[in-house]
Amino acid sequence: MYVSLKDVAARAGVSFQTASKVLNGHPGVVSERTRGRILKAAKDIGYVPNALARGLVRQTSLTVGVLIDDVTDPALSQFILAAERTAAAQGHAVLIVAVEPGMDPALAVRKMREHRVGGALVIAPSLEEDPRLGMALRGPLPAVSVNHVHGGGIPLVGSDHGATGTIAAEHLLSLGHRRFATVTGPRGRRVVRSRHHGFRNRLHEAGMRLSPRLVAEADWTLTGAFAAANRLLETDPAFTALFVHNDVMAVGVLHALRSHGRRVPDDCSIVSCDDLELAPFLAPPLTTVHVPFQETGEQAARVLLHLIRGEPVPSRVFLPTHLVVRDSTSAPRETSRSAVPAEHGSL
Amino acid sequence: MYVSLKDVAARAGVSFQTASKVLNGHPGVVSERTRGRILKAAKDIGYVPNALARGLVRQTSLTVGVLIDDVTDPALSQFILAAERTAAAQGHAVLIVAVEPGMDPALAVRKMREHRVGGALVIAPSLEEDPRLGMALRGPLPAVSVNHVHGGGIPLVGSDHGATGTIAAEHLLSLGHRRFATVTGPRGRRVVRSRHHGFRNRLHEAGMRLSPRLVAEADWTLTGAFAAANRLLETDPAFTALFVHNDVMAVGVLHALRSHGRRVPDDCSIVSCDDLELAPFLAPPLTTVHVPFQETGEQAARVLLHLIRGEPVPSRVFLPTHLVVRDSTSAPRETSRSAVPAEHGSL
DNA sequence: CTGAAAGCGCTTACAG
DNA sequence: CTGAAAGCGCTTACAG
Repeated sequence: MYVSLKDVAARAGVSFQTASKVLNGHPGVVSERTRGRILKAAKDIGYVPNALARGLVRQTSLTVGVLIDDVTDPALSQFILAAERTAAAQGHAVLIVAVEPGMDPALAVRKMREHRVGGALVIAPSLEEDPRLGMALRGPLPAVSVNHVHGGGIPLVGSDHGATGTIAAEHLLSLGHRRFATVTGPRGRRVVRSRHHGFRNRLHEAGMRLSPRLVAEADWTLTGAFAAANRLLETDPAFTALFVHNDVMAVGVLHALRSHGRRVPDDCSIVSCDDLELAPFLAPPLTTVHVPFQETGEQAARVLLHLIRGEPVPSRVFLPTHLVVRDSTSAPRETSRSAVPAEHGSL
Repeated sequence: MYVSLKDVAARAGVSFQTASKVLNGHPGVVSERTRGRILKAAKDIGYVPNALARGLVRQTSLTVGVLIDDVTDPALSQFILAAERTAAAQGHAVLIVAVEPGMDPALAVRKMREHRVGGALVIAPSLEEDPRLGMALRGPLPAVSVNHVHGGGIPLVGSDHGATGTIAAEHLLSLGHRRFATVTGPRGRRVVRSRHHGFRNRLHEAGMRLSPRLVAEADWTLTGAFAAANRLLETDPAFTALFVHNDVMAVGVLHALRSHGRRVPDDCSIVSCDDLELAPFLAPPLTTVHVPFQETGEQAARVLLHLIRGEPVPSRVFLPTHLVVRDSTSAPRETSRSAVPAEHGSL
């Protein structure tokens, strides 16, 4: 099925070692004439170098591994896109291994090591607190992650989630809101805690309180967010502003509010995080904090490639997020006629 | 960084060939005692077999390639998920190579061949009509595709797009609609032509016409669909039923209708295709034809694995689609009080 | 400018 | 039950 270097060498009338050199582009090893002969022979018989053999002798496979959580997550898939692009641009292939819920991540790492990937890019927020991942990674395999990895030691390329929460709070505050609620991701996650702290702290600074009863935990899913929003609505529907931890959940939350006859933003404003492609097309178009997934994926891949080459890399890089104002937020109805204008003007 | 078979053999006091055999689970090659020693030695020194070396001698890398178009597409990412799962369950790693717009797909195929993947799963609807893909694939590499590949010869695992269009038409007809419009994907695509023909033909059978002026072509994107729907609305807003070629575009179309003050389904019904996770959470929850992406991906991977083993495989398998009725369709307002009830009853 | 040797880490017959 | 040989397809010094 595949022809070898020996075949092209035979056809060109040189030794296979010489053929290897010219095919690898080593300059000045042969005369232009033989060079041409070799190249032509390779092309004629359809020579495709064997990366396995090359990797074996070079002790590296020109491959990076991507260890991923959930390929279908719209945010995570953007990381993959950017990472593949970046790796490919530097001649690396990407080996993708998904870690299913409940599966030991050490198995995934082992699989990558068997294939002698040069390094691993970790895109697995759900494994943040799993000590097995960090243990499997540290030492044996150069790795960089776009989320926290338990136990440390793995360079992180991500965004400042605390700031994201602060930005959301800031926006809502500036509109004059005073009664807040939030639908968060799973409490165990760093992202969630950071976003939540950023949000809550900013409210506190402004002298506002976020009642614990108005903090509803969800699990990143549409269904979970829908249920969480319903709980909020039944607990205490007086809130006028809602911070949701990502756009997908915001879709579920929007649906819940609609079901309860609450209009957005008239009855309730919503800010979320991510800024997925569909955010501007929702009803209403969503105000959200933009998270630069593709840039992050690209940076992470670059850092990994540096690490693989043994170059020094930063232990963490944070890319900035920023607010994108659309139609899901406005001044609260009651306050917009009294307290707010002044407060607004004083900012 | 990695220890070799020789290292574990030395530690266990056997030859490395013997170690190889027991580590590969060959039964009855050694006594239980030495077997235990070898296994323990391997574990103690952290032996990780070298898949490169193994692949070199076995002439196959236990790897399948996934050639993909757009990783971030919510439909395509489901194919990846299922394919990875299926391949992994059979011990195969997945090498993913994205083909960027404008890039020669032959390069992607070549890259897979260099890495000696056992076969390729093609998930690249945008390359349907590109003759270079089929040419690069045919012959050298076992492959199966979830979309048509120009020139034939590649087993196809997909769904019946014609039937999908028919199902949509059938549903709209049964509700009593008589004025139809459609927002399609790019006309060049097979899926698009099949869905369109299925839709239009069913309408014709029912004695209805689909005016060419009410066929708006879009490009699968939110923005494109939004623009297409706007064109329709400006051309001839009298239609009461709209068939949209996928859910993502339906989000854009919904947004356009909303902008024009047309309510769904009161003023206009919408059916689309795919049944993505968010379909039930849109405003209104979307009636759509369910396409079994994950099952398709799984089947496709299975067929590929068979092909790799040299077993016989079907040249095409089609998985059925089915309608999921939600709130974006209803009887048209005018007709619901006159012609329709009778017609409805007669179906 | 070209060739021959050694070796990467394995597996698979083949001997004993 | 265990070992030694041959070879997979390359690259990288080293000679000439």
